[in-house]
Order: sequence, then C-alpha cells, then structure tokens
Amino acid sequence: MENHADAPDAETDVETERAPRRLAKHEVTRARILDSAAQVFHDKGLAESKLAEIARGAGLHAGALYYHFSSRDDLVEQVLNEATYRMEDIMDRVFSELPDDATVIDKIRAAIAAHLDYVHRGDPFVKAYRRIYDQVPAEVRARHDRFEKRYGVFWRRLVAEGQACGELRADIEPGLARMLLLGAIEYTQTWYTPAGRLPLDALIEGATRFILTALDKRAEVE
Amino acid sequence: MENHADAPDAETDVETERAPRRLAKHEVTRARILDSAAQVFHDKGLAESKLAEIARGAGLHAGALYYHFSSRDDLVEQVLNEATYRMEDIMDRVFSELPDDATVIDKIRAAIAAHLDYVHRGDPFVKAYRRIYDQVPAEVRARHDRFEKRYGVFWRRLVAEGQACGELRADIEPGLARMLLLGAIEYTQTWYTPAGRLPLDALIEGATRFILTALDKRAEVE
DNA sequence: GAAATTTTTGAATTGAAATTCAAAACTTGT
DNA sequence: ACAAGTTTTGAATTTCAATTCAAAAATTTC
Repeated sequence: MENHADAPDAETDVETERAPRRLAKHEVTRARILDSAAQVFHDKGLAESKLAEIARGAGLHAGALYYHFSSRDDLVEQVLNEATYRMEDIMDRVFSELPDDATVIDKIRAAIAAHLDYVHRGDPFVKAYRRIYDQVPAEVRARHDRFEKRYGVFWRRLVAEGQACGELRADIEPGLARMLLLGAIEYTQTWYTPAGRLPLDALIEGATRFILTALDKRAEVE
Repeated sequence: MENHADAPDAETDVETERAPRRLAKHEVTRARILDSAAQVFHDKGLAESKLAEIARGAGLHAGALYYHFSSRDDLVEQVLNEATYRMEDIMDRVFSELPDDATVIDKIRAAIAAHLDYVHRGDPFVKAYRRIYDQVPAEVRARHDRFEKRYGVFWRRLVAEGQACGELRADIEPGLARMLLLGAIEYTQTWYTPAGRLPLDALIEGATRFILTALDKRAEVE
C-alpha cells in the first residue's frame, strides 16, 4: 500500500537547506492542513466545510487531521489565530511605510486600501477569517474578541486624531464614524468579487472617496 | 387546551366582505413557528439553531414542524422571505408618506431612518435575516436572491436618480455607492444595540449625516 | 355528539459527518 | 539496515440532529 499515490508532488528538496532550520515533517503538514482549511472555509463557509474535504486538500485522509489538531473546533481556532497574526502584520507594515509627515487623511486612505486589498486579493487566511467569523461557535469567538477590539480601537484612534487636529469633521462621534466606515468596508465581503465587472482598484478608489468625503472637514454640508 | 377564548361575531361567518377572515389554526401556528425561528436564528446563528428549540419556542415538538414546513431549509427560507417582505413593506409605506415635492436627498434620509429604525426597534425577522444570510445553504440563498435583488435595486435607483438630477455627486458609480451606504447601515446590526450608550436617534442622525455627506454634490472635496 | 378531518405527539429511523483506533507505512538516528 | 519513533490509513464507532410515521389528541363538520 503506497502512501498517497496521487497526493501533491512529493518534492524531495535536496537544496532547500538555507537559513531557517528544516521544518519537522509535522510542521509542514500542519501548515498544509491550515492552508487547505482556510481555502475551504473561505469557499464554503463553516457549516459546509467537511473535514474530509480539508484533508483531501492537504493530501491526507480525515483521520490524520487528529494527529495535528484535537478537534474540528481546534482547527477552526488555529485558522482564526493565523489570520489574526497576518492582519496585524499587514497593518503594521502599511503604517511603517508611511512618510513621517503623513496627514491623518493619508493614513486613512492607506488603511482603507490595505484592508480592501488584503481582504479581496490577498491572503486566504484573512479572507477565511472574515467569511467565517460570525459563524464560529460562541466559545471560540470569545477567545478572539481581543483582537477584534484592537482593530476597532486602531480605527477609532485614527478618526479621533483627525478630529482633534481639525482635518476631520467633529460632528460625528469618533466611535460611530469608525463603525460606519468599517461597515462600508467590511460589507464588501458579502457582495464584491474581484472577478466581476468592477476591478479591485475601482472599488478601492470609490470606497476611499465615499468614506473620506463623509469624514472630511471641508465637506461639511449643512 | 382552549384555543380560542375570544370568539368574535360567530354569526357573521357568512359575509366575508369586510372583516379580515379568522385565521385557520394552521396559519396561526405557522406564524408562531416562524416567530420562534426568527428569534432563535437571531440569537444563535444558523448552525446552532436546532429544530427542537424552535419548536419549543412555539409550544410544539420538533416533529410537528414537518406538518407546516417540508424541511429545515424550507423553514429557513420562509423566514428570509418574511423578513424581506416586511422590509419592502416598510419602505413602501415611508415613501407613500413623503410629500410629492420631496427631493432625492429627502427620500434617502427617510429610507435610512426607516431601515435603521425598523432593524433596531426590534423586528426579529429583519435581525435574523442579517444574522443568518451568509450562512444559509447556497441553494436556499440562490432561490432567495430574487427578493434580495429587489431591495438592492430600490436603493440603486434612488442613487441614480439623484445623480441624474444633479443632487448627488456623479463620480461614484450608483451601484457602488448603493453597496457602500448599505454596508454602513447593515453593519450596524453587528455592533449596535439600542440598550447601549448611543440612543437610536443619535445613531440615525449620525449615519444619515455620514452617508449624505458622502453622496451630496455640494460636498465634493477633491 | 359522532364521524371526518386536521394537527400534534413521541418514539424510531436515517444520515451525515466527526471522531477513534489498531495496524500499516513512513522517517530518522545510529 | 535495523530499531525506535512518527505519521497516516481505513475501517469501525459515535454522535447528534433531521426526518418519518403510526397512533393519539384536538378540532371541525353535519
């Protein structure tokens, strides 16, 4: 009995020896399972995602998953964790690349673009996260709220800062403004697909214009 | 179990011209099941909602549901339908009450207020709808999209009309503008609770200001 | 108020998918 | 190349909730 005959190319990397220590087999497999899970979660949502399919995507049978994860919920949680790390990374990177004299409006513009770009084009984990977040068992979600909160605070600070220095209108509470703009952005996940008639760049530009006009001090109408 | 303590004019059964006909028992029960389902769906999400619990909320056992609905998915679909139906109803009413010379901006203002009010002042169907919509089996969703689309078109027309007559800025595609503003509104359901520090009126006012500024011709900034 | 009809019950069945596990297949160190 | 450890298999088991159904209860009809 051959072990996975048709499974993903058993790549015998002789010269992959580089800086980082060669990963143990179980680490590689675990990563492959997580990748597959993120993909399936994103495509199907949580309820329709079967362990058998996730395993198949990783070149394994369902039973093998239990060598790496203690349960389905555990696997779900690890995917969420991984997504969280990556999203924080992304935001950090975006901000560290901004010039020192960037205005608040510049920062918001960059953050909107980064969010939309990663969510629609980027990392499968981030996509999966947004897709399944409100479907996960309450208990798992509770353990993740910490991160959610951090992301919310990040946006709220940005808005408050803009109001304080007069770039943004001050007649909408920062907390409220933040939720409204996040709503416009997050909701794109329910309707937008980059394959459609609207290119991602156009989405980003339109959304940025919409949100910045809503917030800009100079735009106050009444 | 006494079922009808209050039996109005029993004599006038023959004339069915005026009074709304007395509902058949199965109609009443069916409505009770739908109410209970909406409640449970909203509280627990789709995956965690068991038929037994829904039945209990309606004073029945799980098996009885099958007298009224052909399957769990059927029940889910009826809840979605009812929610959409109610939403449209409200919108119709709001518009029919507007003065004839109302501007597009007036109409949008009224629609935003109606949507938020309805959704947060407690119709369980609308709440349930937003909670479970992206968790329903693809097949159910597909059959339901027809309803969903009508509501979307309604908003899109409004925006397009406003652009055509010059009240709204024309540099954001009407379809896109509609989804962004709907996002800001719909997303409130994931974070807003009327019991919190922000009164519903303030939410409505803030959201209206945010959205109308984003769209108003006079607010164009760049 | 008895027969016919509608509705509900409660237990049994089904089904789908998660989980377990002993044996088999691999990998690694010496 | 062998032994000791690691990982995967594949079939069997468990779990849990949807579904079915015959009989009972409630309701309507005549």
